[in-house]
Amino acid sequence: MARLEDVAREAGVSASTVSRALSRPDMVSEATRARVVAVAETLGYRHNSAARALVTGRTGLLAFSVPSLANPFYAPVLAGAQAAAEEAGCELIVVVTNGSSAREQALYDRLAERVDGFAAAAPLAAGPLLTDVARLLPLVTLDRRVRGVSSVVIDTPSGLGDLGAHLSGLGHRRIAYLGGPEGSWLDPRRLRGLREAATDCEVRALGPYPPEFEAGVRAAEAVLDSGCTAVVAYSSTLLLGLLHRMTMLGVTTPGDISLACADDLSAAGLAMPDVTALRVPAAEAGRRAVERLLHLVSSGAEGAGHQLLPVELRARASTGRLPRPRG
Amino acid sequence: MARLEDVAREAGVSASTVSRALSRPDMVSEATRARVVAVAETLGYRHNSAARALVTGRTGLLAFSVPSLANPFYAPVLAGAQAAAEEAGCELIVVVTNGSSAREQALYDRLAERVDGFAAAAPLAAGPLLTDVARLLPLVTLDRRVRGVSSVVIDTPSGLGDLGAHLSGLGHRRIAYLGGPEGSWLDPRRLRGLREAATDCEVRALGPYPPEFEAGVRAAEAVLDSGCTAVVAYSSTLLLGLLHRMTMLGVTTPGDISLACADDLSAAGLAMPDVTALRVPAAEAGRRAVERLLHLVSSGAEGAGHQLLPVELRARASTGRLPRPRG
DNA sequence: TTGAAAGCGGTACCAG
DNA sequence: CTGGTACCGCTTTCAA
Repeated sequence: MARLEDVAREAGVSASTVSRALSRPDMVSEATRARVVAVAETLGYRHNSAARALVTGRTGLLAFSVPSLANPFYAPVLAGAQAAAEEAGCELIVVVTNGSSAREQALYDRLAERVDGFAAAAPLAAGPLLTDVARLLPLVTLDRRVRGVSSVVIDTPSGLGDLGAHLSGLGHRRIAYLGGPEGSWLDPRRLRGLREAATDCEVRALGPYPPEFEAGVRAAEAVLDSGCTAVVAYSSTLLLGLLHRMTMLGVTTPGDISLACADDLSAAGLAMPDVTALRVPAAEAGRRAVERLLHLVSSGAEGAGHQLLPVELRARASTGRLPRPRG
Repeated sequence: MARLEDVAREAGVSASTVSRALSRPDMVSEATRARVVAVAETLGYRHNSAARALVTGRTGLLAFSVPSLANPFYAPVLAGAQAAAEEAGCELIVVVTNGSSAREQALYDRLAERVDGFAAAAPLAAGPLLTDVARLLPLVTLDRRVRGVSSVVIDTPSGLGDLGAHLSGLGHRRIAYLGGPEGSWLDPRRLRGLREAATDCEVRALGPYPPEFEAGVRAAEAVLDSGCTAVVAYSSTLLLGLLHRMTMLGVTTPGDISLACADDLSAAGLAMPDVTALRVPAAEAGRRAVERLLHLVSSGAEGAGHQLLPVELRARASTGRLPRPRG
């Protein structure tokens, strides 16, 4: 592999000049810059990232942890994150925590020396621990807010408020909330958002449920037993499973029961089942998290910034006016 | 951050000895090893991966490309891959190609200097190009076999044979095959596997379809128009969408039509919809790919090894005897 | 604007 | 088994 010195020799300049021509073009004359670039091109020169990292102290690597890759919600999040990292010439090390805070901590520890910064989606670790981690290396949390740690949060709690108002307005008075995964920071906040907006409704909290199709299938019974006329599910896959089971049982939507999702359906690659849901800026959130992280890395800034991304209610065919009592 | 020399001074030995005590314990006396390790521990010493990479030429980083993260099939694949990488002290850079071969090539190029090896799941790039890439850096393909490139392939084509025999045995004579994504290497092979086993059946190839729920919903009409009595879908999400739509249309399974999946359903976090499918060793495949890659990296071996992982037919309630003609 | 030289933090060779 | 030393490839003062 061609090294800096090879380019230097070929171009008739010193290695320092080549380095400058490539990394800080404004520090060399236009003529030499052009020549160096041309030679580098011909020789197929590619900088050695280890050598650069050694001297600059920057690896150009960012870690991004997610609870699971089976949850389609994180697909667009990671796409946005990867796009932002690429634009900055960085790579993303994606790690899966499997919803284990022990594993999460092991990852912070293991990767701290290897990466320039860490982004953690829906981390489970205790708040103070995250604050500590943030003191050791740039840290940004996604969908979780912790004192002293920069964060990007998608405002689904207020979206649940919209959903609650929507259902209440349709005449529903008894709503089932299919909760998210155990330990979720967002879950109680979404529930509260729903409750505070649907004051004239009784909100039954069911769960916790993992974000899986099968969990939705299983939840159907509990929903029917609850006697609720509307359901809000934490995640898209959960809702899909519920919808499937309901359809199988001959329960129609919204005729017999109204269904809505607290999360985005497009993440699961679908717009078709005409389900009332929130439009959440998942890719944007991933991008913002990485951008914020890169800012922390390059500025060495301490101040924790908090971003709240708005969501939008998409009312569709799966929610309707309060049905007449069944049975 | 503590450096090697700090540990050396504190332990009263040379830096070389510390290096050996930590990386090749068998080259130092047990006494010094223990002392060095203790001191390293106290000082919180962590090796600098950039410095090590610079001198060894190894980064300890592996790249793993997948077409999409929205397809749940890749979740267990990446989990297996990550586990194998971790055991070897490596990190995984996960990159998404979005099914674009141009992007794929850009990634090979961009990451070649940064990683020790590259694993590509279901790559779209032309065979010869992959052969070329494999000459530049260790490369392993997953679910694609190319001359001169090590590979791990899950033997779904023969699984489709089992599925074909199963359906044929149940009396079906007209089977619809819902094909996979455009350009898929596996797709025509799965189709052929199905055709060759179900010789007494007419197999209608429909598609291509992306591996998405919504595509399955859309496909329902084409399936019903085809007059087939059984369907084999390329992916789990596709099948789920199809099942959903069928149920909505009042088409029962297996009463009216038999449904089966050419892929694993458990990847999508579900066992419940009692669907005939293949049990595919996805996590195992990811693990094998990385293990093979690590082997190539450390041995510098040239020989391309090809692994074929067997699948298992799981016949369940969604397939049944040929129904009486409808209508 | 450019070149020379000093490291960044490890590893590995060579003596002892 | 251990210490000294060169060096991996690049960035960055410091002088010219």
